[in-house]
Amino acid sequence: MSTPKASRTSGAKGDPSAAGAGRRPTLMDVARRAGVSRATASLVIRDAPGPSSETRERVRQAADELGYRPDQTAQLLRRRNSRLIGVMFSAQEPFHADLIENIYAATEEIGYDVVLSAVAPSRGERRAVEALITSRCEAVILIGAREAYTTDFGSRLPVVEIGRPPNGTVFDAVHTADDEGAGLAVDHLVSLGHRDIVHVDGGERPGAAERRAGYLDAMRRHGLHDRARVLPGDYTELSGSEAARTLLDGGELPTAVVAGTDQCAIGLLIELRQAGVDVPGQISIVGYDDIRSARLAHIDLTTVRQDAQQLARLAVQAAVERLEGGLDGETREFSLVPQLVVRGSTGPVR
Amino acid sequence: MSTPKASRTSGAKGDPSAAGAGRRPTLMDVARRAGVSRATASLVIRDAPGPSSETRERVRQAADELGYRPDQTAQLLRRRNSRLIGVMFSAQEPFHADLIENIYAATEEIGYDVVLSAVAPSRGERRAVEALITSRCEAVILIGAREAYTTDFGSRLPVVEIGRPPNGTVFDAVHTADDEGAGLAVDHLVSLGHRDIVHVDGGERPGAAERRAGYLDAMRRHGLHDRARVLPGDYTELSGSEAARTLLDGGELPTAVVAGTDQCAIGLLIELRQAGVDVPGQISIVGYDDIRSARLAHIDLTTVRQDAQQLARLAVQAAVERLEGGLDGETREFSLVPQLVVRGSTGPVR
DNA sequence: CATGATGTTTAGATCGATCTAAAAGGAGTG
DNA sequence: CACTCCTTTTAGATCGATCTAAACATCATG
Repeated sequence: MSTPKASRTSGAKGDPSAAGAGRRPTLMDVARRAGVSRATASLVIRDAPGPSSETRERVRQAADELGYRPDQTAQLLRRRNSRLIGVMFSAQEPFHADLIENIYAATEEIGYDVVLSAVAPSRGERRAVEALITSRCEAVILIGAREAYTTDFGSRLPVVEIGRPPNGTVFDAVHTADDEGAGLAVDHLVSLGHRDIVHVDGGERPGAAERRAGYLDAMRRHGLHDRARVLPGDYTELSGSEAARTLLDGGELPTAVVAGTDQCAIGLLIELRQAGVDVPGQISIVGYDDIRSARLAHIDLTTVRQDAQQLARLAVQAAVERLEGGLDGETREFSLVPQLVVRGSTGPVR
Repeated sequence: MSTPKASRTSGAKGDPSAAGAGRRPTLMDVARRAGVSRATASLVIRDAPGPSSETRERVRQAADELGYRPDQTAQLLRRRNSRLIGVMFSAQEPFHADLIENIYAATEEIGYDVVLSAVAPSRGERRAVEALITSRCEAVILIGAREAYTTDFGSRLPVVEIGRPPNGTVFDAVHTADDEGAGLAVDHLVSLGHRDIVHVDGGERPGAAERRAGYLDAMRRHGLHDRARVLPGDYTELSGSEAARTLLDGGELPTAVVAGTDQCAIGLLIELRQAGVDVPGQISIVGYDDIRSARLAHIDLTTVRQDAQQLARLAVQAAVERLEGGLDGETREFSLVPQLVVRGSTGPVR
């Protein structure tokens, strides 16, 4: 039933060193304490030129003593630019987490701040994006967007999408050349002697169409067109394990699988091993993304690496350039070259 | 090398329907267009009593025509309360994602908004919390905090921790009775006939000490004190697979393992299966948390469920009550009762 | 007709910062 | 000493909303 049992523990008093009536200290308080004007205090706080080093010292000390923190809301309201970049992402996606970490790093370098807005079952993309707009973001980065966005807000502020090529939208796009990536996976497998290579795709997910096309192209290129086979999926671990069962039930196993994502590959891997299939002895598996857990020793997945750092950096850079150069430029597309990372889940065909 | 190849695509023009000089419309613009004062327009926009229905209509129409959206920053600055709740979390933790989804749902019901701030390798807890404070959150929820926080900001705004019992802090805490949870896991295994039960712990992580103590207590309770064995870990999948190798190298395997988290359990599971060990045939494994992927068919992990929805709901509720009731109350602790979920990773001892 | 009650509207202060333009202080120069 | 020049400091406007308190209009009541 999980009913909460509340128990009371040590009472807390806690009184800020400053005798102030619990009110959060403002710049005015700092200025008063340092014996200067609000304007001077402001200059010191944001390291602007003007104040003498002696004054600087006094103001800094006053700020420290009061535990002063600038009120971002007030700053935002007054400043010409908010220096905020909004990021929409999915809470459950490990690759999004990798990207977010790198976005934090990239924005920090250039003095921008990040506002996160998660997409969840109960919170659609539109909701998530609305929240970003109302919080004064100057630009928005959409990670793994699935819905189609039109100019209704794109014309007002720069939007950069990570993860899918521009599909009729008017925004900048940063993504990996997924067709090429899937091709790399197939090439690798063919070079190991594989000919029965199946692809588990991502349906409508961002980048899935390109990966599928890349797979089919590569199969054709190697004269294996008639052996190409695409199983439906949706990038998740669950869809990987389902694909595995489809394969197991289907009589003869292929000798290799190119999965739509690492998660899907992991689902495949675990399900197959559990059924007693030797990976990579009987079947080789290639993932896509190179998420953190793909690198773990017990998974040790051969995969197509998307460079999260570059993707993040370029997305941030594109957004900022657009902010500084105005919105009039043409939409741009950055397509990164994927890289094959060979680990232990692939091997020569028997 | 992953060098970006930029290619230009269709240019974008985009002009807001309103002919305004690109400036975002303000309440003043709406008021002017409707022929009323700013104050009246404000009342209409936020559905406050006062304006006649005729005026309401006129203002609403003007707002629509201009595409007016209230500026949250300005609202925040002026309003007495921001109705913002800050949430610190770790990007890479799946259970945190579950909590966040539920926090969104819980805050929405009561008209609060959420500000997220992620902890990452390059972004420590302090940084993450700083960001929340400066963005005017009225209260802060810390998910899985590891550092110790003192009164320096706790006395200024309500803080609720999810995931660990109050350890000398003065904040409210919402968590699962982890000692009891670990006990449930041991009880379950003992009832299946197991006696050699190992625990892979979480070191200093939130809740780890309690889970360890609960394990040891339960072992004692069952007269298995001398068989108790704790392997070091850190809640991650990696630490699970390392523990597995320690066990494999150590000669005779125990018949069951209680892992510190589901991720750790999954690491154990995969590593052991890969080494040809039958789970649950030769060894049973119990996880902790009941994250999404624990439920997947190919993992099918027996685990101790933490009720993410309840945790989230109580944390939000505690924060809001504190906001409304002032800060003078005693600190509270909500301890939820954990629940054992039996799935396929445990079975009778051979 | 004054008075009060009620309903609607508004001017002006305010939130906490930044920005602009001007004032104040001091040093150097003829 | 008057003048400019440079550095340092500051008053006051401003961002875009909300809030307070008062003004205004309308109508019923004694």
